Amino acid sequence: MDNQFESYFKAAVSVDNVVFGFDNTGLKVLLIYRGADPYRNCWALPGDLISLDTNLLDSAEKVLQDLTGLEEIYMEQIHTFGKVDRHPYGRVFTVAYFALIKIEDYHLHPSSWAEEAAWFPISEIPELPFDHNEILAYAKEQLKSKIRRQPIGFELLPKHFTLTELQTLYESILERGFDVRNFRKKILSMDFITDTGLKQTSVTHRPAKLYKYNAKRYSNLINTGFAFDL
Amino acid sequence: MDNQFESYFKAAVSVDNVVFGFDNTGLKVLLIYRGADPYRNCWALPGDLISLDTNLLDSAEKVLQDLTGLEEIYMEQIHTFGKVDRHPYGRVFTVAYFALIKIEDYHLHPSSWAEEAAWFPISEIPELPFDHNEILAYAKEQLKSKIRRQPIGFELLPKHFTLTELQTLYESILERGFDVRNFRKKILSMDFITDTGLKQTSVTHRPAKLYKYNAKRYSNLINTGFAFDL
DNA sequence: TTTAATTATTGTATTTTTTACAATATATTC
DNA sequence: GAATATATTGTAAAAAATACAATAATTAAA
Repeated sequence: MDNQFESYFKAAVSVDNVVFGFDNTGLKVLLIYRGADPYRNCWALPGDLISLDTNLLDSAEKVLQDLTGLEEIYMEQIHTFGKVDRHPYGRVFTVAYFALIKIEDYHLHPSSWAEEAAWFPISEIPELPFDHNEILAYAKEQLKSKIRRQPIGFELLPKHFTLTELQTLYESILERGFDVRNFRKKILSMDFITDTGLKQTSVTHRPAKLYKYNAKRYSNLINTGFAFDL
Repeated sequence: MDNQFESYFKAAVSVDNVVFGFDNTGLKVLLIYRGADPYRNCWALPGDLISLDTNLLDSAEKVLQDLTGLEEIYMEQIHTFGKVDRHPYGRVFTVAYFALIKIEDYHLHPSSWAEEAAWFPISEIPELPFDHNEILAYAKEQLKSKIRRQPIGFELLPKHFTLTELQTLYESILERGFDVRNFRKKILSMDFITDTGLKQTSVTHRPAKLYKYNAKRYSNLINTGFAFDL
């Protein structure tokens, strides 16, 4: 072990997760109500300082699992924020992740460091502590560009979904409309969304067919040089 | 200041830069020959531990400026690597950046921590210390996906370049060929590459026209909803 | 000065993809 | 069975991508 290393500047490192959910009212973000300093008693992104014996991604997953109780959540690192004064207690680098979850699978477990957790519509995000508003903006952009090129939208939908739900999802995230016919043609022409044979129930109008995402078919396509692009 | 914070786990943080260059023989990466432990006397990505009083991006720029003497280099954060055992001396998170430079503008200044710096063809990268091979692979993928959607290729070319050079650049990075006629048609149909009126000199055959990238026109286009995609 | 060698430049027809646009079908509720 | 509500589908036109090869401009050599 090198002497110089021991005496070198050290900083705390945290992860902050931007957790997206989706229901028929639109895109949502999960915020927690902080029960500890700094910024006690305000809404913030779920995040925590991490310990030295845990890999980075494992730490991010742990923070999220503590909060939600869910496993196998789609997560992706988006950016590391490291301005000198971003944390009032000292130098803290934070690695931001975004996560996509099926909002209805979902029972929140507000964890030790949070008094409460709640879904906020993406258009009604309050002022957040630290640089969390900046992180969220970054995550939104990332989601927007990612969802056009990778089939990650399905992580936000129930296992069985209607094409209308899928279209609404894309429209919410991309903030644009699609022509119904052209959207369906394009989606179905990619071979990885399959008809389950099932239909919606308990709707007061013509029930829609239910589809599911077929990951195996998608990876087959990828191997043939196919590129998803919506 | 919070007591708990002071006693919290702290780690060192470094930046590692993947510096790409390009000349008529292809895509290159800048490596330094380490003059200090750990991994003294081997080729590695230029990187360094960072100090607590410098913003993250500023640190990355500083590492690169020390090495190259250049300013206003195109840099972009790509990923943070944080496996527990990635550094032999203790927990070190490293934030990786990629940088694009005009290889010929360029006189290397091997800096304090390096005995030497040299360009390596992308296909002849030796085994590197730490997780640097993984970082480089990640950077290559990032460059590949970025260059298709943003006009960053010009950062690698001289101010005045021929269309053949531009095509070779794209072909090297994307690892595929383009039809000469179709490539030129597409590039010129986007309005941001303009003829300088100049021609190549000192070539032993028909000299090619020299073009330049027009950033102003590009940003005008972007504002009209145009999306670059090659 | 002609010829050879080398690279630069350009156009057209075909195929594929994207876009624009509205009528009909299927379910429930009253 | 009529009203209401959403789901589903096709076609023509425009735009973009692709496939393909002949001619032009320069230097070097004969």
